[in-house]
Amino acid sequence: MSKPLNTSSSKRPGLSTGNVLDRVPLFSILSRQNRERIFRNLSETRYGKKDLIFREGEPSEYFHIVKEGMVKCVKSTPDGKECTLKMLMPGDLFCCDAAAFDGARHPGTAQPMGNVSILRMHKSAYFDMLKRNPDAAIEVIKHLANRLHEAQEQNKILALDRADQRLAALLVDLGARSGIQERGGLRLPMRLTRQDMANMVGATTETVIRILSRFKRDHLVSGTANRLMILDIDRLKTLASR
Amino acid sequence: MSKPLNTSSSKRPGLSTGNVLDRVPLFSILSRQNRERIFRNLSETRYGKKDLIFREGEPSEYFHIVKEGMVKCVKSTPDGKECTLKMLMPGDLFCCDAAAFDGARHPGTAQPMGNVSILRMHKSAYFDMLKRNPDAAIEVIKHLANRLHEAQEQNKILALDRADQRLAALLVDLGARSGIQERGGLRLPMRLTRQDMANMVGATTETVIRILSRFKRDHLVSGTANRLMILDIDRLKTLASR
DNA sequence: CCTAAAACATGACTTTCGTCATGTTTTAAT
DNA sequence: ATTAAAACATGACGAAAGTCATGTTTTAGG
Repeated sequence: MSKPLNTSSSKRPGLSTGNVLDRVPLFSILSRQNRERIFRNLSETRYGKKDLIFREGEPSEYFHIVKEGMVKCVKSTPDGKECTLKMLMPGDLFCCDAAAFDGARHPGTAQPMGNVSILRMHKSAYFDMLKRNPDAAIEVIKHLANRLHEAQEQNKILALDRADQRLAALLVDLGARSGIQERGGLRLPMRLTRQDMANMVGATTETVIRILSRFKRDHLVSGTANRLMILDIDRLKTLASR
Repeated sequence: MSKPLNTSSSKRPGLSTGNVLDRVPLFSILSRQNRERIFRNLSETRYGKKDLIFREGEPSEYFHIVKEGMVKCVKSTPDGKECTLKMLMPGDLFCCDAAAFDGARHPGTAQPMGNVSILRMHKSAYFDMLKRNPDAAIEVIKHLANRLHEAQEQNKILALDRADQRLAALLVDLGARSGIQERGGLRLPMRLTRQDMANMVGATTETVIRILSRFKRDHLVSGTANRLMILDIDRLKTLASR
């Protein structure tokens, strides 16, 4: 729906980049000098909310890391329905999978959830690194295996659970991955509309609104979009039940 | 539900094993002598329909290849509902993902769909091979990336499509992966009950029965369990729409 | 601060799908 | 061949969730 304004700018990442990269599992196992070489192959790009980092179906040329902000990975149908596969946070890798194929296409569209900064490495440099560092390849295998587990778990949830259970599972997961403990609850630090949640749990916006109204009434959550708070994560876990 | 009778027998695979293994993408790139060494590290086990190859949650010690027959990978809930993640066919790898972790647990239960023969390699030998062969590691990355794409596609289908569309997509996929062209249609060569299909599309058996009755009436498919035939794959594709 | 757009909310109604009950057909084992 | 179990089939009914309409609140930009 949103046009790709692409008001993005590109530059070399400064030395200060290191702090984020050290948290990337793939790089943390490399030797100091290998790391230096890798970092020189990274370019940094900033995107705004309306930009798209790449679109589903486009050829996959780079391997990406989120430096700042959050990114969502989305699949959509011809008739405009959307399904959000995952929200990526700082330090998360993405597209190291598709990049492994010659001529592979992006399986989804990468869309910033606000202002973001993305580090990219070209496919060839990425391949080169994997061949030189068997340990790095094993890190990538672990990463992909984790992603696969997540996707399989989500499959099970979508196949077997009711909408309220799926939403509860989402809130529990987001809380665990990114929640900030505050007086009165666990706050989700990103802007997250009912529509966003609906796309993540395979339901309509109205259904999510109704369920969240119930959750609010039952003191499981409070707040909206910018300030969503999880009040009772234990009862949410019970509802999601796994 | 079914008890693990485990009437399985174990033996060394003969040289005749080679033909199946050559079709395994992971091995096809190895040098002749590397392959010989790998093959010596494989053990073959046969299982019957009632056996389980491994259970969800068990520690993952081996990496597996289907030699003969078909295997399904299943997740289940405490209350007995099941969700089939994938059907594996001869030449398919499984659990090369979980095996990559120390102490990782199986994400699902592996259940034979009849008499099957499975080749296994111990985690340590598998790791060793990956470290010695960067190209093999890249093959595994490609394999996992493919599995991830499949799981993400399935996610989208489960999140956005109706039961009849999900079933149509399943039939199209199975037809493409294993269908045998015969006079009058594309035959699916495995025994596949309505219950099996229900577990693969996230629906109940009754729903699948009703939808298949409609598909039969509309001449899209014919036959049952043992002899399921796809009569009009194009209309099924249109219905599944992607 | 003001205003338009986006997000949130709720009701009424419909469709889809699950559940339960019951009966028939097919399959597989003795 | 017989027979018990599994698979297939169909109807009736209700619960879950989608759709559409309408109105309120919140948010973001000028």
